[in-house]
Amino acid sequence: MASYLLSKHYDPHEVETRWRTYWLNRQVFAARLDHPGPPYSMVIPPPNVTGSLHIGHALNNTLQDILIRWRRMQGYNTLWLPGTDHAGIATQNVVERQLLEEGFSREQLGRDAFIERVWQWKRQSGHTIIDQLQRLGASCDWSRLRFTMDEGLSKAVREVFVRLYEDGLLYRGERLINWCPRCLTALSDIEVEHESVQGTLYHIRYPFVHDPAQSLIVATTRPETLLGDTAVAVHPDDPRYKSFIGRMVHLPLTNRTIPVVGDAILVDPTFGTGTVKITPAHDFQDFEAGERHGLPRLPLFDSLARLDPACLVRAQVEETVAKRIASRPVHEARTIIVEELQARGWLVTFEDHAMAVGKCYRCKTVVEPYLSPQWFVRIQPLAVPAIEAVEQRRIRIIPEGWVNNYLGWMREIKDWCISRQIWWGHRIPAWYCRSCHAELLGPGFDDGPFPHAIPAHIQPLVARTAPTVCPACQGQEFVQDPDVLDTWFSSALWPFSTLGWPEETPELKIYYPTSTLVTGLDILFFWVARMIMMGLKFTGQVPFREVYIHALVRDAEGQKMSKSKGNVIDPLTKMSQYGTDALRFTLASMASPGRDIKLAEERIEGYRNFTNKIWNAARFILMHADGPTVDIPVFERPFPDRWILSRLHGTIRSSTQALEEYRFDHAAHILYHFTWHEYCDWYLELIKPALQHPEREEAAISRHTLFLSFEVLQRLLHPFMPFITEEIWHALPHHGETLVLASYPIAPSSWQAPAIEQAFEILELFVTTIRTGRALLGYNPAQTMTVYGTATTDRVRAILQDIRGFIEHLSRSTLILAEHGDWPDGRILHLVARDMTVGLAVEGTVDLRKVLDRIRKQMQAKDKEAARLRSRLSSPEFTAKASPEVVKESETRLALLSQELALLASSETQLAKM
RNA sequence: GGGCGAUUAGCUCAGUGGGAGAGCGCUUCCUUCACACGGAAGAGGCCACUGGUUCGAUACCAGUAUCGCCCA
Repeated sequence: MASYLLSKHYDPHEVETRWRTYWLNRQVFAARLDHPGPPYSMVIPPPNVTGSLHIGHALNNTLQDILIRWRRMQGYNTLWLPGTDHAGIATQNVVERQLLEEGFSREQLGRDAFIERVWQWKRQSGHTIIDQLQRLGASCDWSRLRFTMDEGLSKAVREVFVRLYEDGLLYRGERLINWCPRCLTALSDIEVEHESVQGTLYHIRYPFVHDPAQSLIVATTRPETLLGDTAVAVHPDDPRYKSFIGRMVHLPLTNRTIPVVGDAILVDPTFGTGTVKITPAHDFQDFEAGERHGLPRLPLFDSLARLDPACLVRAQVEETVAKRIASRPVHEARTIIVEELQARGWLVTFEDHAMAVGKCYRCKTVVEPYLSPQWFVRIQPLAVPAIEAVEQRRIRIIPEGWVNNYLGWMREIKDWCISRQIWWGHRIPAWYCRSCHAELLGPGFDDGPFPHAIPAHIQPLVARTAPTVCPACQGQEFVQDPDVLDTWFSSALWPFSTLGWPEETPELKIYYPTSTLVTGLDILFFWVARMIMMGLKFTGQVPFREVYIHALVRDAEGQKMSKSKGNVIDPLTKMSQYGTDALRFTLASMASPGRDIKLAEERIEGYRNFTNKIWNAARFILMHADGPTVDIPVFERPFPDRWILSRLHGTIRSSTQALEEYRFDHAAHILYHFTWHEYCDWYLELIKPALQHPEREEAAISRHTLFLSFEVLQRLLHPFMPFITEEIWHALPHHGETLVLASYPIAPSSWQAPAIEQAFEILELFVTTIRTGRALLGYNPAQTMTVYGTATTDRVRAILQDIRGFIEHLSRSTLILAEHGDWPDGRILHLVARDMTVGLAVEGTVDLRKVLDRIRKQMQAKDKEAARLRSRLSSPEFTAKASPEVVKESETRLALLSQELALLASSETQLAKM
């Protein structure tokens, strides 16, 4: 026990390491299938295997840990399943960069060797974030750690892919997709981030074939794609242009002519010139317009978003132009095209124009709409049940504000492009027969330039394992689809694939559907929505019953944290500086729903001070640990004990209630306030006199309450601050091996004592008034002084009499309770608190102006309020229409105010005489 | 352009149809035997603006302004 008395300051490092090791070695977080309690389960949002803990992870996992520790202590059969995500593009990028430093490309290494390199990397570095989560105190069942590319999970991926295909929910086709020319892969719509930039709107003349003197002026922000135009569109009702529909125009800088079409969807007659070009191979809206009008698609770019010479030939671009732009990147080609247009007089004018560009969410490269064969999930049939599940509240989204966001997106969801032209990931379980397509997939295919795109028309064989015989031609040689699946495809299965699906495991039976999913808003569509769709489709059940969506953590100025801005708050650094518990408590206390967290370092420091306060309360208690304890019924205990137990009762109830409502912020504030401002500021002070005399029975009783209440408090605080509470708990009388498995406090109703709480309020007010008087008179706080006191009611007078000893102790005074008339004559300062009056002897030279100022200010404020109440009460409308309770309350308050005012007035007169 | 949210003390944020709150910061006093990472006492706010509903609005409704987020 002596070690607890050593340090005035809590030192988190040693404590955290010791308990983390203890918990992990004894596997106290492990789920037990035979646990008798009702199940409560969560799956972790798997962080990227390449990742390291950032403040968002810290928040996310702190909140999950609070929930699971709380439920575990409540006796639930808990499982919090951890794991990581293979993060296809991100991980491939990391390893590729390493390779480049060694001087080779992944193509040089070859696919299999490259994948082996990634696995090697994963074995070496993939545990970083897991270690960091453990440092945070995350109480996951680490024996069940999963990785999206584990064999079991990969099997689930193949199973889902095949079943979706068999159900007609997968298709492969040549479509326009978002292409990242740096990652060299397709992206799904939501992997593109839109950014507003200042662009230019060019007005370009397209002369008519039938009369080159006449022309249409087309407005576009992307003049370089003009070479791929296959039509020009006007609004069919636009009187300026509708007569031209069906005519042909000459396409500038090419030897092609293209038709004018009428399209009410594509064309907004009020925008630009009311005439737009249609480039089906380079714009999503144009692609659809092309479908509507049966237009050909003329792609211009290669996979690196450079002008492809072969395409330029196909598009019949004039040779001089083609030469200048061949193999140039898009932005260079744009300048050249504008020059050429200008030189030939086709450019009419140009103007500034705000436009949006799409960027790759991984590498921020500008993405290009790109025509290529890809796999898609036909999403509508999956979205409908996922919409219903939320509408019918089978899945609750908290805060509810996000429900509409979810529903809105789901109702307009588009088919999901799931193929990626990278190597690291789940290879698509589709094969193509070499002998059926000998000319395309012959031996030369494998050595062709990357990416090896298999033409869209070739029929795939989709199967759980590689086929052996082609059903069409009996051929036995196959090419596996070179693409891998979007990482989110496997993440979408996470809640059930991690529990063993497609096997019918006991884990799946017990822990699925999971109880709560805790995640950030940024992956609502990426992940949450897709889990709901896949969960419903493949298990017939929702994957989780509640989704708690937490905020984004920003810096103190409200800026998004980013490495380039240099405003990143590193949780690991903060944990070292202030302690893990302090960081956790900070994050929890700031987690107000639907609101971003602006995190300032001072807040963490403030909660570090809180951990220190708890630490010192423990030191104090342990200093008084020696001596017997006596357990007597609560209602027989001394006033401070009854009061703190009653307050503890309220605190248990309100903080538990807050957790049930996911109000982590409320729960944290309730516990903070109780611990610091009730337990430490008042309770510990109140019992000090009793503890000064350890031999008395009073001390033994209070010692019992002291240990009891502080032990309960550790259990209450444990989900928020697991380390310090475990440490202190072990030093207190307790039952059990670890606080992790102790029971969460339930408030016994016998602790409730409303009358005692009212008496305490009187005590607090009375003591505070004396202290205020001391400060006003400038008395030394250490000096004991004589104080007079009385109240206007018998009830309060009786209470003051009962708690007199406590008042004297807390105010360092000798209290004489007597009627005003019995107070000594002369220099007595009267201070008023509600219906009580405190009298302090004025000694020595005291500046009474300060005191008078204060009293007059008080009178002014109370006068103002009394006037307000009087005018309210004199209004017949108020007394007639307001509820009787409100009227009564106003009357009572006015009466009290009048009383106070009278006391203040007499105090003022009396003071003025001095 | 569409949708959502915010606007309350110097800062960060709770909050409620009827007496304006917390934490941090600030001021003054205090190193008394748990804690100066502390204690005590204070100062500080037309609850963004304009209307409406109501006996009564910081709160409910509408509009305006500013800021932020998501989607197009």
